[in-house]
Amino acid sequence: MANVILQKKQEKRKKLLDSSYELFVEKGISNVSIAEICQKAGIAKGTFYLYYASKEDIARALNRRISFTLMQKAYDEINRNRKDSFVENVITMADFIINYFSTDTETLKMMRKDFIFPLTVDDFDNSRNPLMISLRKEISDYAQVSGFSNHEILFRLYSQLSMIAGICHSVMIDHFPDSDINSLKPSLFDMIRKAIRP
Amino acid sequence: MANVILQKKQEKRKKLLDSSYELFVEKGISNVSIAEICQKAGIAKGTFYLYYASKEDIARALNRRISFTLMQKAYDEINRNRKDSFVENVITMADFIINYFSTDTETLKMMRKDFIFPLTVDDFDNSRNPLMISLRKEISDYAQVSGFSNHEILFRLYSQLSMIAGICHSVMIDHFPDSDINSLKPSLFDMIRKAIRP
Amino acid sequence: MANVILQKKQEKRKKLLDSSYELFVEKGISNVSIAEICQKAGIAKGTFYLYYASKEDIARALNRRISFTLMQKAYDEINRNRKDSFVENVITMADFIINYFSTDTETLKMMRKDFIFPLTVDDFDNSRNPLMISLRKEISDYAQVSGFSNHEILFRLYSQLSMIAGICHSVMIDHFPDSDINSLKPSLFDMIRKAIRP
Amino acid sequence: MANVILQKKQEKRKKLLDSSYELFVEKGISNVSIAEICQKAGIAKGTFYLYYASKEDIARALNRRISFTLMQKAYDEINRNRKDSFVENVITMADFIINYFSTDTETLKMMRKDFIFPLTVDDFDNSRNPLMISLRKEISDYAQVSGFSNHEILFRLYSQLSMIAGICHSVMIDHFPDSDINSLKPSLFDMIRKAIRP
DNA sequence: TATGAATGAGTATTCATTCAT
DNA sequence: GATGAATGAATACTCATTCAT
Repeated sequence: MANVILQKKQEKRKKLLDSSYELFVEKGISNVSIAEICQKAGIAKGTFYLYYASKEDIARALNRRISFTLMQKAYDEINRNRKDSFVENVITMADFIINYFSTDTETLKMMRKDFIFPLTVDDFDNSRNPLMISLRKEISDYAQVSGFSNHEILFRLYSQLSMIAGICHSVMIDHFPDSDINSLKPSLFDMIRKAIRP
Repeated sequence: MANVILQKKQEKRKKLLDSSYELFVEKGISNVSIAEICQKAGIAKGTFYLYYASKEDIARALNRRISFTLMQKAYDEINRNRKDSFVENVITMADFIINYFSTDTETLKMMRKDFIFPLTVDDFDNSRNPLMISLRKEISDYAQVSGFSNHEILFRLYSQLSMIAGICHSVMIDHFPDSDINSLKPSLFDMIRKAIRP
Repeated sequence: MANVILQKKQEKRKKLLDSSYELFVEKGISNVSIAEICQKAGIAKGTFYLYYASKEDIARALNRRISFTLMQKAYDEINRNRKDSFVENVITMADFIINYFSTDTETLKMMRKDFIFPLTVDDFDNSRNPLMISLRKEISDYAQVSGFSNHEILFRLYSQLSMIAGICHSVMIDHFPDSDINSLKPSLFDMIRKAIRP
Repeated sequence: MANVILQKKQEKRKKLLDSSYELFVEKGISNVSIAEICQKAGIAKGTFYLYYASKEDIARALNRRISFTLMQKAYDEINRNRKDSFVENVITMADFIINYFSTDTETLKMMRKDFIFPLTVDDFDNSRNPLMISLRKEISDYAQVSGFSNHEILFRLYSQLSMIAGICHSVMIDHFPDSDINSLKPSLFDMIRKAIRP
């Protein structure tokens, strides 16, 4: 049955991603070879190329997966702790992301400042993925309230996420301009609020 | 005379940086070999290692030089066009940086999102470099007006620069969430103004 | 079929050993590059590393092979010329080894003084290799006659082989304390006889 | 004054030998560069070549120094503990050497099996070095008693020293055919006594 | 004598990729 | 689809040696 085969392929894909994640975090992307990834995944070297075209390819896929998963978790946090205000929900998200990176600096180091939005704009507009659907809904609702266009909200949100990723990296890896992200949160959240508030 | 030797060393360092800059931009960092850099610089391969420890090392040094030079130019632009308000001067700087990256996407691509502050905080506080002295002065003056601490101003400024670099990269390289930076400037400047204004 | 593959691997291993032997003897180990070994063996450079980890590694393997082969030949000589006395058979062996090195000083030079026993003691005790089985038998038989323990005989035998290798090197390469090994044989054999005789 | 200059040169020579000794023992000869030796010795790289022609050259000089020093110390031990019998004095020497290598396996490893006689035969016969003079005297005296020629005694002595160095290396480094040199001493001394005794 | 910046030939080693099984 | 032995191009890096000062 085709389904079984597809499932097996998905498993291999996952195994490869899991293995490369561990190795990339442990040794840095450039110090990991495809051979190592395969060995850790328990998959033959030739087989790798049936799933990914190169190390860069799998690194990109991994980056997407991490970014998506993190956004998913941050959104779950919003739902556990929902406020009336869109802006405050964004702060919840920001706080969650910062806390996550605080406890997993290795992942942050690996991703550099490339916390990415896992979809293009067109894909985002049409995605059937539950998280994306929810995000679209949140944005639309806030458009009503704020007077911003959907596109503008997405841009402002993305800008602030970019800033957060950049600052987390600077602070936690390079210790500039401070080495304690917590003491910076008030300023950071102030800037985010002002950026998104109408 | 020791001075002559030191001067020669500086020249070699510069030649290596210039050569690697051209090559990195042209072919991408990972596709450039140290041999190529040396050849272009007219320097023996072994000599490279008297100045830099590895390709990563020179890439970092290059990044610092580019970031510094760009900040220098942006500050020159402020001086050519000085406004009374600190905030508006920051906007001038932001605009300059965005315009620069618009016309030199290749450099942007090479730097990824790593527009960095070329000094640590301590070094910044004590630097005798004219640009750094000027920046400290601007920040101090604005501290008086705004009620922000010097440190807070530096952080807010750096956060916005981070955001700009991140957004320039997203927009100009990945075309997300838009591919026209100019149409995004109003929102961007709005966010920056709000972030830095008291 | 797995057997065919294993056989092919054995052949490659042999080709690499043969090539490195010729080159090491001709030019000295440190003047031979792995590239040369591969070229001579008709094998790709990367393939070398599937068989040996480094030049030192293959040099060690070669040393073992030479030591083993020489012991094998010396034992054949014993069988062609067998005496009743274990001690005299050892002399036959010693004489053969000295004569061999006389005619192949280059190999001696390459091995330095490292004529080695190609197995650990445990491996020797359990080896299914015909030569090792025969040696064990000879030693056991002599243990009966001499009152020495097996282990003591092995040690005395190995000590004398060490001495022979050391002296051959000194005499034939460094010409100390004489340059004519033949004139030294009587003393040498006298020492060996006394060392092994009960 | 010429003497002062000569003395300074001797000091540099000594510093270079000392430094290379430490480095060779610590990292293995092949992993040490001339640059390192110079740095450790506090001497400029170009200066090295005023004293030694190459790494091999200094390694050889070092080997000679170590062998000589060890023989000197072993002879001192004989004098502290002199027996009537030449043979027993040789045993004292052997014991001293073995004990020395037991406590300094690193030096043994570095020297491989190359415990060498620091002079050629002709040099030995004419040397004005106090140790060499003493050794000649001991040998001459034993020639009277034993009926061996001087040359034969030298050869037998050297053979046994070779054997000791070889066995020390095998046992202490390769743990073959045993890993405890002390338990082997009785056999070893028995062989040495028989080899040198008339 | 002594220095140490510069050299560039030389070499080990890695690794993505292929392809016969 | 899956394998993993074989490939060989590509490259970083070392290091003995020189020579102008």
